[in-house]
Amino acid sequence: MQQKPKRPRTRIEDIRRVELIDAAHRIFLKEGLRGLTSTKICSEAGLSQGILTYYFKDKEEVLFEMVRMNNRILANEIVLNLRRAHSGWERLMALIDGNFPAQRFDKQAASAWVSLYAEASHNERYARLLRPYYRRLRSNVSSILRPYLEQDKIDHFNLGFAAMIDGLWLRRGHADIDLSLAQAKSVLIDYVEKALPHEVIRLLSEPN
Amino acid sequence: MQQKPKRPRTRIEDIRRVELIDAAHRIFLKEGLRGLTSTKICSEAGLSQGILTYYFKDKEEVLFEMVRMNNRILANEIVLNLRRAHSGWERLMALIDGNFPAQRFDKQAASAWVSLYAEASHNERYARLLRPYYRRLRSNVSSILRPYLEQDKIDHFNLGFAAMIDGLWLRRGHADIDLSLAQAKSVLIDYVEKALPHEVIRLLSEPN
DNA sequence: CAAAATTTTGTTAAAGCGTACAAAAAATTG
DNA sequence: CAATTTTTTGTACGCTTTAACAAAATTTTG
Repeated sequence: MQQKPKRPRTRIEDIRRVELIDAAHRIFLKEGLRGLTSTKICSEAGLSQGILTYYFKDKEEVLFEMVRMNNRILANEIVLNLRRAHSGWERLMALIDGNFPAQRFDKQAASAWVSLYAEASHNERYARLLRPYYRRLRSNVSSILRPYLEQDKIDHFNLGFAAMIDGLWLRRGHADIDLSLAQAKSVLIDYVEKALPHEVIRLLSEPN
Repeated sequence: MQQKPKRPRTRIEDIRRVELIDAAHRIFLKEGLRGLTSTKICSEAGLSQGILTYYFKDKEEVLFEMVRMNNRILANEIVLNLRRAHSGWERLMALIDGNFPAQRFDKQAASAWVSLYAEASHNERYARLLRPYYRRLRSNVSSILRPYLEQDKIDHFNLGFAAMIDGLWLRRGHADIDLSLAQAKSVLIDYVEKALPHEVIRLLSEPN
């Protein structure tokens, strides 16, 4: 297992890598995973095509870094929102907000991410990439509900909660419906309110 | 607009078309939309590769016929289930059963169909293919609930219902979770029971 | 300005679709 | 029923896209 000899990163190298990752992100949003080709990434970045494999091992490395970058941003936003929350209920709402970022819940983004999810079910490497996101979601929900519910009830709730989030994103990607952010959130909040026992909701609402 | 001159279908032609569609279906389930190539379809069918465009316009026609075939089968099953039902509630359960066919709710099928849905959000021709399915679902739900709920409440319910179905299928396609048919249905039934007002459920349960 | 880093250009190889054509089989006709 | 035509089946090839790499050119740096 020969590792690539790592020299210290130059400023230019860091700049180019970010430029390429950003370009990849724009192409990805516009054309989905299938439309993401090396040539397009490079020309979107205003660089010539061969440059990609100078700074990255291959196209997948660019894509993977892009996904990781997005996961990081999302996770940070959620952490911030969670910090601001003063009750379990507010923390749940923070999770919902985090999973439906106002600036990014549009048809393009939804289509693009669904295309990645689709690939992940046929390709373990892609699946691994998405796992941190799901793990974090589950662990966040669990830690909020643990004081009030047994673990198997939490798991059941979690399944429905995660499925609903995914399903709403999937529906958002479809052209014939026009699903607004408000609608999506309202459906999800509705679900949370009704899926959790009243007693739990009452307890969650108390500030702490 | 020159139409293709249509000769009468020979027996052989019908046989080959079905063979190719079936082969395409097997490949599709195994490898998803991305893995579905003309060459694989033909060799899976035990025929040589050029034959595909002799019996079909192109690869997409095979795929589209495959999807239509599936839609037909699904729709027929649902109609049968609906006929057997004796109350609104049973009709709702029939819809759920129809959308989670025991023989077909597996990881392979889920992954494959999600890959088609992903493509549909970037390609209008694919999107059109899926529309009948959604229309039918919505119209079925509406006709069951119309006597008891205003249209906008029905639409709201419908959105969550459809999203939950899609979401559960999407989660089924992921390797790290092992979502059983029973679990999926239980989450969905739970949702229905809680999202609809008690009064409506009571009325739905009355035989008619 | 020489060495190193960066970028561009061009090439190669693989995959995949669709078409052109060849071969075989079946049907038709004199 | 033999010759001819038509239909059916199968193969081969060309075109395009794309990723990856190599080599050459340019720019930067010490």
